[in-house]
Amino acid sequence: MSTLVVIEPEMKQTITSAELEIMNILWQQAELGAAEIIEALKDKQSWHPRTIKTLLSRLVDKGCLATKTDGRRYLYHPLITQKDYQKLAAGQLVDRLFGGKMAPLITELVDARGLNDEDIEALEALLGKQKK
Amino acid sequence: MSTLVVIEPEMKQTITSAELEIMNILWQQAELGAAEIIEALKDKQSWHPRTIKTLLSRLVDKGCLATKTDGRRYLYHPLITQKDYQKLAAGQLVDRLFGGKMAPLITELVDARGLNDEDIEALEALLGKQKK
DNA sequence: CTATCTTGACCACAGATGTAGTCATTTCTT
DNA sequence: AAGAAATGACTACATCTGTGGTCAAGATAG
Repeated sequence: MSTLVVIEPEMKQTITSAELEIMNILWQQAELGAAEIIEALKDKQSWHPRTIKTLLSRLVDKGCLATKTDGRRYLYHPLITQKDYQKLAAGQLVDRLFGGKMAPLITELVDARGLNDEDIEALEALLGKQKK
Repeated sequence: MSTLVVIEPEMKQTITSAELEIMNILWQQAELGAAEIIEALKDKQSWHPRTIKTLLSRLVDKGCLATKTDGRRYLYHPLITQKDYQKLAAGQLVDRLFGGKMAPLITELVDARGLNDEDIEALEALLGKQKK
């Protein structure tokens, strides 16, 4: 007799704002080595390469990234999709700052930044689908 | 000759998630003493009263709250409006997680939580105003 | 008036986060 | 082959955050 234990790839810890920069790179293109990630961040951030290595390790520890061996280096890829994390973070914002209501969020955001054509189209599409 | 220096009441530091609970109380009703804030958080959080005192002090240090003396206690009130902080936080979310675009945020949020009647009304109002 | 309670001031401490340094191993260059 | 360069593993350390303790001074109850 044996028991099958399914280990869920779960995301307990939060992604910090520095770590998020790295996730953004890997969400755009997965399967990158550390050197490539360092290169990709060269313009955006003035981080020491070691700093980026540390952040990569922490993301792996946290279960946000996984590695695949490629010769004597690692290739990193996300274990969480960008959409899932976006949903989670947006939901937390709504709950903690807007009392769980979306309308005020959208209103404040539009107030602060306005709507461009793309936004208007997306909103109309949403409303249309909902109304159907 | 003298120079007039205007000190801007500025908000540099971030409000942490624990601190935010307190800000939410004071945004709802300002001019509360520590004891009242502790009472107001009784149900929501299981924080030790000292913990709340510490958070209050930190918020004052950070320039998010100010105090007014009332006998031998303080009355606290926000130095940042809820709307301003909502705009700031929502803007940061959009920039850091959604590449600065609002449409995906709204789309993901609706995907995760749906729209209720109030949301639909608010969105239609926004679109109407925009189109005008 | 004295013991207690309340309130703000200051201190403590572990874990998270930003930001890197050191080491050992492997690989490349000359 | 021997030194240099790259790479992952482990270590370091100041600050921030969550969580709460200690203390002194004034208010309050007997």
